[in-house]
Amino acid sequence: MSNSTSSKARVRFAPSPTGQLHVGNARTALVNWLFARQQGGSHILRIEDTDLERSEVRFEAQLIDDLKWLGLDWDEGPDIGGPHVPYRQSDRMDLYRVRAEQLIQQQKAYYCFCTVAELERERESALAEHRSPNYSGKCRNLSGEEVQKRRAAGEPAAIRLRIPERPIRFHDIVRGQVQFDNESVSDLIIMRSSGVPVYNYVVVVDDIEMQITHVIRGDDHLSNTPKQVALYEALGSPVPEFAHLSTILGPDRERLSKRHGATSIANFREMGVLPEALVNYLVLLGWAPSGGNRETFTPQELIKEFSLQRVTPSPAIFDMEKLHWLNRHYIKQGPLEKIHALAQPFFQKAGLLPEQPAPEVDQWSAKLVSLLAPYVDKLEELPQKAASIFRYDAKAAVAAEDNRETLSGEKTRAVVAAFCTRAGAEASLAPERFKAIMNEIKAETGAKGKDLFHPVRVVLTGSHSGPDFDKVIPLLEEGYRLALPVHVKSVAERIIEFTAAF
RNA sequence: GGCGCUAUCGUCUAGGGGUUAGGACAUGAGAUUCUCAAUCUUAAAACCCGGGUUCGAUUCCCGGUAGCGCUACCA
Repeated sequence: MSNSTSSKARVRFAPSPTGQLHVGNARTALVNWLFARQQGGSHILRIEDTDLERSEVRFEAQLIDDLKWLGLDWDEGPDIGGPHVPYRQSDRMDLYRVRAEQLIQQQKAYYCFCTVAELERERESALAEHRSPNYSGKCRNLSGEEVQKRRAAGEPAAIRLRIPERPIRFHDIVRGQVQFDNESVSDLIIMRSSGVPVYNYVVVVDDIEMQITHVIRGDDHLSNTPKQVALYEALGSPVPEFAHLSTILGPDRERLSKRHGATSIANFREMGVLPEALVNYLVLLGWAPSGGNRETFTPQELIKEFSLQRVTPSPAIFDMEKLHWLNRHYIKQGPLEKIHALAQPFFQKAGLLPEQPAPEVDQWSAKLVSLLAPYVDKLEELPQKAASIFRYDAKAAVAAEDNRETLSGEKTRAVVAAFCTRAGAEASLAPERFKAIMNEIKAETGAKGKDLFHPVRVVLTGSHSGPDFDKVIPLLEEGYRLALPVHVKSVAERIIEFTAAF
């Protein structure tokens, strides 16, 4: 629309390095990224570490790893620099101080000598009298001389912003026009008496300085926004567009947190959730394409089709089942080499595959993965799914409650005996030979369907259900010949073991 | 307590002054000449409540209720 280069969208993701990257923040980052990429604008990563107590460097590194894992990138940030360095707030303290002093000189802000204890008392009595706990304004109109004198005497002072005596309104892309009466926004502290600036202030200073055009963040900041709007005005800068994304809730409708289980990006990665599944799921929380009848999107498609205007303002409950469904979708759809590579570590961790697999082992495990992967919600379930391959135990199979019905069938003994003599005679059972044997047994014993196949399945895999025989049998016979950390028993070995146990 | 935000199937959502209120996950049923959480088909399932505007409201307005958020010298 505008032809000036300064109108290019500039957005930022500004996390605090106080813990692991959470799905809520990840969605905020994703939406910022999508918006920037779609607008041909810039995406900026800024680290908000003004809370020195809780911020840790290692969290910053992890944050960056998690964002990259999700497939997001940025054009300016602490790791890559940019025209507005530094991108870490703890390195920008001088700027905040200078700007605060300017505000004092312009009388848009003032020194406040009230002590924390004093303010706390005021707040409590206001609450007790059902008044809103606003700042009394005690230091609002101190004379210049008095301020001079008290400061010279070394009395600690915070700096407060003067909030105008009128309603504050602003526009929000997902909520429309929002208005706050000024009574609900009292003069806020922008610099602590310790000289450390406060979040609501530094955000605005940085967003102005970094020329942010669209502030996209969680709606827990919505009530902070009037304060920030007042700050923009005091600082003499245009107010950006806002977009407040709704909260992600747990199944109990409470804000999603650790106690709801896995909620950090690292958790999902460790469970074997694919980043494209997580990205796809997160974007669907609060957004749907026009028509609303499409669910799966690649990042490229999202860049094209995502629309901030279509984001819903209502909070959404995080649904693990739907994430699993999307994960299965991407597991089934992904190229086998890729899924195999991602799955391998899970088998290695379980001690089922070697750390340095030989080429023939690699080939075999690729088959294993392609057989099992469509049946898992997350890659971490794979070793468990492979139990019938690696952990065959005839005694346990015979004793299993699950198999009782199958093994106590009228024709079971005859079927098992016929199968074991025939298949046991094969050096290596080929799928075609298997089919022929089954037909022979069918004719000989009269068993068919479940009565025929289930007992054989128990003999071979220890369970009455599982993947196709065509695929399982070659996997067993080939696995048997490989040097694996856990020996894969051949068909013949299984038959011998089963015969002894049954 | 005050202020703000939100409200369509169990869940994520589409839609919109007159519709058979659409899709997806989950659930039930059926199919896949063995099973299976995979696949296909199919069924059941929703407009928070009350008032107003209107010929007509789930849709627009107001109120209520509920949920969530903010209310710090936290971010």
